[in-house]
Amino acid sequence: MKTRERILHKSLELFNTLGEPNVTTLLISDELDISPGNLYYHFKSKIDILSELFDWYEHEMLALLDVPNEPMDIEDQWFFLHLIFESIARYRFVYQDVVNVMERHERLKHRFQKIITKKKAATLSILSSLQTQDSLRASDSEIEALCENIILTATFWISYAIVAGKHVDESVLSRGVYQVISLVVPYLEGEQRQQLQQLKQAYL
Amino acid sequence: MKTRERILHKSLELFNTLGEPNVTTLLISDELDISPGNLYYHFKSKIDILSELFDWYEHEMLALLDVPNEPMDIEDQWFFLHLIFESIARYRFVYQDVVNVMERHERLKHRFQKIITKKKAATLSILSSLQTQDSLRASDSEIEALCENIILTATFWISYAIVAGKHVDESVLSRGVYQVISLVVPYLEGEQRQQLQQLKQAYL
DNA sequence: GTCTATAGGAAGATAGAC
DNA sequence: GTCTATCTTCCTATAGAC
Repeated sequence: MKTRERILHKSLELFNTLGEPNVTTLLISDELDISPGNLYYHFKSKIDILSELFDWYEHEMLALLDVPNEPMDIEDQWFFLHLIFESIARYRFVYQDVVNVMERHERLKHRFQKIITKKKAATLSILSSLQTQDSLRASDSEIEALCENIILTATFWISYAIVAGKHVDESVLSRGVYQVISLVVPYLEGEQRQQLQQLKQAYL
Repeated sequence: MKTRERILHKSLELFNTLGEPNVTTLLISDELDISPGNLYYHFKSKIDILSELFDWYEHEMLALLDVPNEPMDIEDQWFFLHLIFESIARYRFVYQDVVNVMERHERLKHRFQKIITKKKAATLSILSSLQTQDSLRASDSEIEALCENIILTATFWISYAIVAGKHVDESVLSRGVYQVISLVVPYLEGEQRQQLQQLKQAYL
């Protein structure tokens, strides 16, 4: 792996573990056994590293959100949700210090907001398709509130787990999926509801 | 107001607006037109200021959470929820940078976790009382998941709003109450459900 | 209690040799 | 590409005069 790549990977790891604001360029270079000067040969500033890692995250997330145009069956939908959670965990430095990071970098904030908007649209599209299939019963205002709560839970689940003192692992992600499913279940009808209740257990 | 008090109030204001990690002791003293030396006469470190403001928050929140031992009627319960949101907004510096702040100060983290635990207990007690009144229909595992989602939404609603680019005002808080109510409504039965649906509108 | 001055120490970033 | 050395800036915190 080239040095430039190594810097990015190590930075991602450190940002995720310590939080971006607590990671210095010196720490990054120390961990890689390279000099600070070398780091600055590859990146002209710390923001450049942050920004490129955000590119990775953005790219991955947008690719994920672009797929669900064709109707998925219900199992696929929850698998899709799991992929979202994994992506969030992989780039959790974005979420851990959202307010701080976004407040300090207006451009990232704008891009993050666009992602949130896309997520909302994707969620709405899934819920609407369930609604027209008559498997989900909810008014428009209920769906809107549900959407918002789903995004909120997906966005902050990992922060919540960290503050609660949990180590971010597969079980924490599964529990996040479980929590989101729990939001939807009470609106589901008959067979779909049973199906999702069962699926939910797999995530507990 | 004595200087010591002024420092605390101004710090609270700055922490809330800029985020605690972005507020320097020099900024605080500048804003108050006092010297940095004077600030350090009153507080031996920045953490001392943070810690004392956390005391305020903790005191207010625990007082709020201690009340609901006698059964409240449903309107009071949502008023209680509104008070919680107001308290969170008043001390939003705690929530904006939760992970960061708590990770840097183990003791605060521990105290914060205790508050979360208390909140969960209070929520559970309210939901259980609704359950025994037969106005709420949900299994134990559903109630547990609901509890968790309520705390999560209450904890991160304001962060979510800030990242979405909203100015934290009364309407944002009301919308938070609305979102939490939305979590509970689908589990309610008959009259209670109607009543809460109506109450919900007041928060939109 | 309050000030000025300054120590002491990060952190981000650059210069210039190899 | 990589290193060492260093600059600058900013921040916490202290010393000592008033």
